[in-house]
Formats: sequence, C-alpha cells, structure tokens
Amino acid sequence: MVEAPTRNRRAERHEATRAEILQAAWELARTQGVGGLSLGDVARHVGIRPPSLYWYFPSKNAIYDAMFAQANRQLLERIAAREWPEDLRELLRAVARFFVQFGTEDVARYQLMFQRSIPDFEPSSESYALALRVLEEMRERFAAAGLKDPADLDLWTALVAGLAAQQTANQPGGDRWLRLTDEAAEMYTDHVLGKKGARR
Amino acid sequence: MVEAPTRNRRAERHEATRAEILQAAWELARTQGVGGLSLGDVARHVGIRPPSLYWYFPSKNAIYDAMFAQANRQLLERIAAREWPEDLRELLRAVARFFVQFGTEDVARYQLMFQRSIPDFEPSSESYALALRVLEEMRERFAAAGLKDPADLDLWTALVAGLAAQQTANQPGGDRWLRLTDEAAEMYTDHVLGKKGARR
DNA sequence: GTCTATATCCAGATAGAC
DNA sequence: GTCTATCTGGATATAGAC
Repeated sequence: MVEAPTRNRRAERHEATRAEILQAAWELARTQGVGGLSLGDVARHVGIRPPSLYWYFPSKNAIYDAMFAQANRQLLERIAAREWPEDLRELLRAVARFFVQFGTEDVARYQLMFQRSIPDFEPSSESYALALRVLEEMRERFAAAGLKDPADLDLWTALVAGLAAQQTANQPGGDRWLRLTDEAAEMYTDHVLGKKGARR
Repeated sequence: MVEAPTRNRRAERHEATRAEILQAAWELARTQGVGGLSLGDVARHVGIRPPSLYWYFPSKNAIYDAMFAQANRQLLERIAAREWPEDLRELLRAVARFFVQFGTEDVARYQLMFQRSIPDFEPSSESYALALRVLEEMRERFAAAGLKDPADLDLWTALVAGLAAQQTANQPGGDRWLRLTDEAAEMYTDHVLGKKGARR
C-alpha cells in the first residue's frame, strides 16, 4: 500500500482548506450578518472561485452546519479547559459570566447557535448533538452542586440567554447588559436557595 | 374643490391595499421566516404582480419597516387597552405575562421586533421611535410603582426577553418557558425589593 | 483540485404602455 | 393603478476541461 501516506497528506490538505473556508465564512458573517453570507464572497476571500467550494462542501447549508458544529465544539473545549467551582453560588456566577461573555463576543456566532435566523437551515443531528452535549455538561455540574430541577435549569438558561440577547441586539460590543451578569446570578441563586430552604 | 372627496376615497383605498399587502407579508413571514420573505410571493398572495407593489411601497425594506412599525403600534395599543396594577409585585407579574405572551405568540413578529435577523434592514427613526415609546410606557409605570433604577429595568428586560427567546427558538408554540413566567417575576420582585430593604 | 463556462433560477427594481 | 417587458444583478449549483 504505497498510497496510504499520500491519502493522509491529501486529507490533511483538504481539512486545512475546509478550515480556511470556514474561517472566511465567519469573518464575512461578522460583517454582513449570518443571513447575508454569500458563497461568492467566501470564495473570493479564500482566493478561489465559487465552484471550487463544492469540492469541500456539498452545499451552502453544509457550510452553515460546519460552522454550527465548530462553534459548539469551541464552547465544549472552553468548558473543559476551565476549572469550575463546586459551590452552587460560585458555580452559577462563573457559568453566567462565561456564557454571557461567550454569547456576546461574537454576534454572528450567537445568531447561528441560538437564534433560528437562517430560513432554510437547521443543524444536522450530528451537529445538534454537540449542542446537546453543552447543555449536558452544564446539567451535570449543576446537579453535582445540588441544582437538579429541570424547570430551574430552564429559568437559568432564559436568564443567561436574555442578557446575551439584549446585549447583542441592542448594544453589540457594549456592556450595558454584560455588567448585570453578576447581579443576575446572585438573584437567581438567592431564588433557588430560598426555594430549597422553604421546602425543608 | 370638487376633487377633495375623490382624493380621500382614493387615499382610503390606497391605505386598504397597503394593509392587505402587510397582512400577506405577515402570513408569509410566519411560514417562511422573516428573512425568507419574497416580494413575488407577497404579490401573488395579494393577487397582483410584483411591480404593482411599488405603487404602495418604495422598496422591500420599506415593507419591513411598515411591519416593524405595525407590530410596535399593536403592542402600544394592547398596553393602553389594559388596566395595570399599581402594586409593584402585581405589576411585574402582569407585565411579564403580557410580554412573554406577546413575544411568543408570533415568532416572525418577535424576530422582526427584537432580533436583528434581516441583513440590510434597520428600522427608520419614525418606526424606532414607536419601539422607544413602548419602553417609555413601561418605564413610567414601573417608576410609579417605585422601580426607577435604569439598571433594574435592563435586568428586567433581559429576564423577559430571555423567556420569550428561549421559547420561540427552542420550542415555538410550546409552553416550557412560558409557564416559568410567574416564577421569574417573583424572583425578580424579591430581588429588587430585597435591595431596597437593604438600602434603608 | 481548480478552473471556465454555464445552467438555472431567482431576486428587487424600473420603464413605459394602457 | 395595474400591467407587460425588461434590466440588472445576484445567487447556488453543475458539467466538464485541464
């Protein structure tokens, strides 16, 4: 089998170009909005002609899907790279800061991951599974800290999503809602701990 | 002046057709998403040819702008049509229910009003002024009930927006986040009243 | 792998007849 | 007011040469 090493190098090159294409797509999405992305622009940005993109991705939605997956993998990596407090109050404050920061630092990414803004795109089941793993990672850490009620988690995601959504929609790049993150986490913590206390 | 009445009737007819066009646009936006709206579809739906739309609206974005204004006027009317409690806790509960309900009952409207999902559209200053009036209406009622800190209001809009956003994005038509509205309002009320108490 | 050429289709918008 | 005809310019995607 003399071909095996050749194939690997080709595969690596292929992957590298795919990555280049995705990077260009992100950059353009940041300036024109995710919905305004055009393959012609992406190709030009990479230095190839539009038809050549089809050697790397079978369709435009496949590019969106790869971007969606990439964003979620990024999030999973960052979650794994950190140490998380075990104490519930500290954990909630850290997670709130983390997610609001992540959600606001790239508007295009936020729209793609958390809003349904592209008419005909929905993530493949493989990509969506990554999004579910993000939730599962958080769910486990919250459960370990004593927060287990699914409804409590839904209220939590709403609170965090709301801060990021208001910040990105009304003042992208600013900190008007970003700076309320700690207070929001405190409010929520007081609330769930209060409920627990009352139940005893 | 024999022409005056004629002009009025023409103007009325004109307005009526404009309204028809907007209604068709809303219906199509609900099925295809706001971003997927096409003037050809709108025209077909109204029973005219695409170029005829331009007698009523100068551009596609003008249609979006009219929809944006219409949605905000709708919201203002509904606010004015209701009686609002004066007690802060009751007011917050009522407002939360009202806004989350309004935000979740029409996904297209929510995207157009509160998300920046259409690449080249931003509301005209006239239309945006309506959106500001909505906030102002609420701000005044909250102030009368004792809630005056702008940061407190921002936290409130984030909380309400978050519930609506999660509901529309992850389970449109369902009530998984909708049913957390009262609890969210309670949490928030306890929080702001707690701060006030501590300050005294 | 990348290209040219092209298919196909659609969009938003305008000119001008009726 | 509405139409036909058309402009202009985009888009995604495919065929097939190199």
